[in-house]
Amino acid sequence: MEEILKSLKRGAVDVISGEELSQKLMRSRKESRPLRVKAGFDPTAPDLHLGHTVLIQKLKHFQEAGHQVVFLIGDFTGMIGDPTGKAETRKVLTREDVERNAATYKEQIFKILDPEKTEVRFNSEWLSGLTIEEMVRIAGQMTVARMLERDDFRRRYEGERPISIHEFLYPLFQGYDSVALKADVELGGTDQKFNLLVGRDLQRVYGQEAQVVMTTPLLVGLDGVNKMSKSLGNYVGITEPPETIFGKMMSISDDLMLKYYELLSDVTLAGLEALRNGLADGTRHPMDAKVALAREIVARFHGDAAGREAEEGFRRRFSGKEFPDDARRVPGSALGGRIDLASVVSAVSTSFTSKSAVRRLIQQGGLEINGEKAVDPAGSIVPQGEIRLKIGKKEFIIVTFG
RNA sequence: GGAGGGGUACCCGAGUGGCCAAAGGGGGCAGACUGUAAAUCUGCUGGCAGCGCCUACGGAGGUUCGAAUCCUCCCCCCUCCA
Repeated sequence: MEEILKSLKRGAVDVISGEELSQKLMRSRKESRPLRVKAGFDPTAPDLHLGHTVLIQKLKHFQEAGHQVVFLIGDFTGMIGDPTGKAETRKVLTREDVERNAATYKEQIFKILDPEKTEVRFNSEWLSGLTIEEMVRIAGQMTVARMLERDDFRRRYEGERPISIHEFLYPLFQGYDSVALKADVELGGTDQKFNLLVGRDLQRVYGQEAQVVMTTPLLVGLDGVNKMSKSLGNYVGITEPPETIFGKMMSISDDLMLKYYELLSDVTLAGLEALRNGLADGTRHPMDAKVALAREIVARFHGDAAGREAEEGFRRRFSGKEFPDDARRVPGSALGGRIDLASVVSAVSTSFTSKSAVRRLIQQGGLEINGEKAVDPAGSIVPQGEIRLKIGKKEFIIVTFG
């Protein structure tokens, strides 16, 4: 029992309250009635990245402990969109959009969760039918002052930045979802804490036992600074190719690696502890640990074989410093007759797209031609046979003539 | 309806007539080193026919030898008062 509780709390930021959670767990066991564990998702972004999976991983922990996971898709608000029309990301979704996104969601989350033990619900089921009277009644449970307790509301209010009225309604709706689902536990990111707590309040109003609230941290992105997000480009998408995922995982810092282990990996708490100690006393090599993590993550979304292959490919390319044989081949005819390095490389490369950038690269010693470092920014190639270009650290391209 | 604040490069954010292709930070890229695309240190980070030219500080004009900086109009964002 202690063990289960500990593993459920793993990596969590808040558990409100731990006491209530133990009680619920005990009662659940006594009555052999699984807890209903809810987590809500935005229907607009079915492109999940690792940041999202922190929460899903947590759902899995509950699922493994025998509880009922409710995957809630917030389609109601999604179909309203952003009434202010400011955020393009909150464009109005149609029923079809929602269904398509839901299908994508399922496909992605079931790489982690057990479909048999997951209840997928939509909040339009109950919110669409809500009468104005009922809505006003719900709204009456909340004061403006209470709303302003929410961090971002408070900051914006004090910073004299706008808050639209409807933004006050969304926490209420989300809370009402818990009422409708009779949730025992609700999970969410730390940014959701306030909304989750509203759920507790509303449940009490409706005569239910308040749900336990558990928040998971926002995953820091690959840059080690910002939260992981697609728009910042510091993410690992779960549908990305194995090599890409592997490479990205290998690019994180050692500190981040430990965080990722805690939040994303399936290693047990004991295993995590052993890893920490091993790294600290030098018996465990950080790079090996990182490779293992990268392989695990790739395997989760692409299977074990893909994990192994990605690792081998990575070793060949970066540890062996070999010119990969699967390098992209570009026919010389694509160069339009130009043979000066700046033009050739900028035409062929995906990351160095201007001639100035290529000249810079050459000045910095970042371009190799057939294994030789190029030194002259104004140099050119001899257009015959195969020319192997190593552009920066990551791009390998073979230009072929004849 | 009235008053005021603001829109700067990938992002945040300085800059209020020339020394500004624009401080600083973040991110990105490269080099050295290594354990990897880690850490650290260093350098670079608008484009182009490269000591010069072009484009750029919300948009359009104007003042000036010279404007991101001053003026006019416009667009957008925000706050306060009513």
